[in-house]
Amino acid sequence: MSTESASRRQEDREKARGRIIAAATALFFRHGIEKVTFGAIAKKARLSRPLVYFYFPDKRSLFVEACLRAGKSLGQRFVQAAASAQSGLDAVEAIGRAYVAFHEEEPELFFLLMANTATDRKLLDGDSPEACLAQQEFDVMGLVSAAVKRGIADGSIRPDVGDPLTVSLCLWGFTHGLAQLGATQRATIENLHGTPIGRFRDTGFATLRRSLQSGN
Amino acid sequence: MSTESASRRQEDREKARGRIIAAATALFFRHGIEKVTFGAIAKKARLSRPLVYFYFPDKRSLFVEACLRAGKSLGQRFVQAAASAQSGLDAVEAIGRAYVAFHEEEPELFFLLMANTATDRKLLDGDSPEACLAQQEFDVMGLVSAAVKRGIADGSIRPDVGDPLTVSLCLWGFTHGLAQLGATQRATIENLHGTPIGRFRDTGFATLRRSLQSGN
DNA sequence: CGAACCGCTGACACGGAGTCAACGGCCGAC
DNA sequence: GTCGGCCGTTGACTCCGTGTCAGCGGTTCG
Repeated sequence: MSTESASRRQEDREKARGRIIAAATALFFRHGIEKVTFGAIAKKARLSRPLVYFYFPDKRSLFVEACLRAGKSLGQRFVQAAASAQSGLDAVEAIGRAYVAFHEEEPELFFLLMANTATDRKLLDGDSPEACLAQQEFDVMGLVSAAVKRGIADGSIRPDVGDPLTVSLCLWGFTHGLAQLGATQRATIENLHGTPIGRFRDTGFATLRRSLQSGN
Repeated sequence: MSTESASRRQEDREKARGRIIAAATALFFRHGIEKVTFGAIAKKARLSRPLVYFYFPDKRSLFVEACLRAGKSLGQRFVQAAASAQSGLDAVEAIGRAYVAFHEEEPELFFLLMANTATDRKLLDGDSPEACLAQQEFDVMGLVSAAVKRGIADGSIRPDVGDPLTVSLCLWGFTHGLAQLGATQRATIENLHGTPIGRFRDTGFATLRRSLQSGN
């Protein structure tokens, strides 16, 4: 049947895409994005090099696709974290902690998102994968923003923090900076400054929590 | 005289190095670091390509050298900012504001330091330029740490923030994240989220200040 | 069984990275 | 004044990764 073979081909295609993305993700993490060649990706995915070009026209699109998968995983963690928290403030911190857990449990995916955030975002035209990525981040921000609103409503977060969405963006920036510094400058922080990375992170979270919580 | 001609040669060398770094800095900022070729740098600096290789064996060392110059400029701004503040807390905020001013007044240099912080720091062997860069960052952290200590001493910063050096590292991470997000995701933040970049930054600083200040 | 289709690949052109022998101008010596 | 040596400089080369395309072989449908 034509439909059956067609669907199986579709399936094989998806499987191949998955193999390529998995191979690229591992190599990006190990060697750094710009060092990885299409030849190496093809070899690890056990495909010929031109075939990789067939699925992904350039490294950027491959990277974006990998980021989308990573973002999906992170988004699920955020939803779970926010759902299991008692108060809005706890939800915000739980999301932050989920970010750190993501870093430790899926370092390869974390690395992708970290690199993506550090990349200049030009203009988002239409519904390209790039635009989907921005949309995905927007959705994630929505989760944080909802947690902040919830905190203001239940009294765990002081009402004068500012616009919840703007605060969420700031928290994203703060947590991102904390995570990126912890990831890229870990050697410097631990050796030169003598601060264990755990203490660094805990101090960071405590500082942020203090800036949000109501009362004194 | 041999000494005179030798010193003039030294001077010419330094001038050539400066020309190369200036050209590379401008191109890095305009096109992104990995897109810039040695040929383009040579052309802009009006030197032959092999000559650029003579001064800088690879792009990394050229980048590090440029970062060192940028770090020097930023360090001077920090010293001035801290000196002109009334209290320790004000000094901390002034340093943060100086970071933003640096971003706006010397975007090319800011871009370099941003890219550097996002880069994985492996191991620092001996007194290579890389190690100097780490040392320079360490010195800058010393300034922030001193400001925090000063704030605790004069009562403007709550004493229970934690170890001043660790707090400084966190503040570095926070500010870095805020700045990086503002720089790379400006289009997304302003268009998709509808938050002006100024409000984003002001909210960020207000949040950080609240987490440090003593009393209520 | 033949034709059309499609996934796949070997092989090519192109361009940037990095290297080196050789050239030319400057300086110090005789 | 001129000769030898030094050093900054460069044209030209190799190597390697990118991106492309014609063509091969297996599968499907008439």
